[in-house]
Amino acid sequence: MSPKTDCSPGAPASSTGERYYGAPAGEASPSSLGTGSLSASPSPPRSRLQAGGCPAGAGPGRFPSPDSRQCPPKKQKARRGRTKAKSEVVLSRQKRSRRMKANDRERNRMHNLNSALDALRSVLPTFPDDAKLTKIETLRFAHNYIWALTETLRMADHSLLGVGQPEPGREPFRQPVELASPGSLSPCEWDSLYSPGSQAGSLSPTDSLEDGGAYQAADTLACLRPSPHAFPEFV
DNA sequence: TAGGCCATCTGGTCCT
DNA sequence: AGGACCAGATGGCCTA
Repeated sequence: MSPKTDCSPGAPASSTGERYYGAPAGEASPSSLGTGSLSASPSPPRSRLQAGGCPAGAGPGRFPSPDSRQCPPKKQKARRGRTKAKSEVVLSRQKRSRRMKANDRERNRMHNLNSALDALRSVLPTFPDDAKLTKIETLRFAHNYIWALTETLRMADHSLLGVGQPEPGREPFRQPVELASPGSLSPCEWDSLYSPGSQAGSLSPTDSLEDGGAYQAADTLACLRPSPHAFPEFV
């Protein structure tokens, strides 16, 4: 909607009690959604939508509204309104139609975002029986995981080239550390990598670089395991 | 039951 | 003008 096309004169109703649930999840076009999970989320307020009959956009509008399934086009009653009133109805329908389209796009956009998040989850080292990472956990974990891998590469390069010449201010490279495997876990500093709570204050792994030395990366990789509290048991 | 997480709707803003 | 992006609001579900 254009910022200028403010519907504020009539808006208060919609902004308070009359939220419009014109395109509830379950009614979104299945083809675009691809998942049936959405239909599982009930949206009770939907009933409000029908309070005054079908939404304006559900009629014979330009777009095949999902609501049209619930709301077959009504018979055209003889319009007795003025021409102006008719144009208001048309405008209202157009507005609602645009809103529904925008809702659909927004839904798809969020689905794409979630798909990307799932893809990210799939490449992060977790255990099959792990609880699914939340969005924020996934992002933080990925951030720290990338940092840890980067540090490992850096140290590996350093060990090949520097041969015992630690950078000023850096601890000498100790030993290569394999990416944590399901058996090599120690419940050490995973929290600092993974736990959202522990990340609340500092999201930057480089903080630990500055004051902790590079070998922390090795420990970090060795600790790329879920925290005990989040993942009670590792094998 | 409170709190966390999530999906969705919605209006505003920016961009093409 | 229309689409993308964003943030706020709302309500449902789940768990401690």
